[in-house]
Amino acid sequence: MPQWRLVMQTSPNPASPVQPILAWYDRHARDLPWRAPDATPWGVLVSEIMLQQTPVARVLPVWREWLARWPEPAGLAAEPSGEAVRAWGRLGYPRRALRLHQAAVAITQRHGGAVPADHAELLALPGIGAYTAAAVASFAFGQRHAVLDTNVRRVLARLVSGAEYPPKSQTRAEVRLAESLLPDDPATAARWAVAAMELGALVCTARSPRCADCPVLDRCEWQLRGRPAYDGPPRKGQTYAGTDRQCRGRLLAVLRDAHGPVGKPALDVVWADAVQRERALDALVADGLVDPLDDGRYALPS
DNA sequence: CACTCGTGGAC
DNA sequence: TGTCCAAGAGT
Repeated sequence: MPQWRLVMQTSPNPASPVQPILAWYDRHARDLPWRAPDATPWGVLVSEIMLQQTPVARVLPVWREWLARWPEPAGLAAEPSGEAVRAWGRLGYPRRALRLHQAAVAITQRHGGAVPADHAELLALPGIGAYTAAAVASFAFGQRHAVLDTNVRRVLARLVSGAEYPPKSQTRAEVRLAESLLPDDPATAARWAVAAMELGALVCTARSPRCADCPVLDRCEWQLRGRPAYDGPPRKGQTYAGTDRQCRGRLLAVLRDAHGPVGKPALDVVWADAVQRERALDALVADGLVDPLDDGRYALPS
């Protein structure tokens, strides 16, 4: 029998980091609107999509605008997808806006306008992967799921594995570890999920972790080993200047800031390299983020 | 699996 | 100042 089963049967387990981290969360959790008692599953879903690879501070104002304008999925679904792209503003990765619009359409058509509570049905929605499906099921519906994001992966890497950073890509061992720590009671499991994420976001950060404020410092394996530096393969540093991504961003910003369709010259002026510019524009069209009109102009999609 | 896909703040 | 990185998903 695997050792973790024995651990699970002991309740409460003194060595488990769950209780100290739950207690820490009770005192230090940020007061975020998608965690409020009146937050809807739709509000939670929108927040999770927006928060993908994007800091909380930048999401907050856009999330408020979206929820005020589209308090329910049906409202967004009734709009042209270009309105979602425009309202996305400068959050980055605008394909998320497109997929969120597609998800709203699917929720309206397939689920009667209500965000599904079922994990598999969430996973089937556009733009929702393993993490987001588990997060929505857990945070919005109080279910018991292993919610494994970049914060939790880092917390577990340090606390349990004794490494400064988790592996580059998620491993099965990480999933098993996360599942082994999950409290049995669904409501407690859901609170644990958000608490572990919050600890990673506020204390067990990637750079300059605030170990003095950590509720489980005394049992942190990374700490016990003397905080050895990361020794794995070099982690890819993302370059940006001069890339297609930067070019796409410039082109789409022109369309976002315009009130209607724009002519080709308005796009040409924002990027000097014509070959790269055309490639990026074609890609935006292929992605459905830009609509080429019959008259030669360009617009956000309808 | 490795790669693409935005943006801006912190150090 | 350049580097790092922030609640990932899709291909």
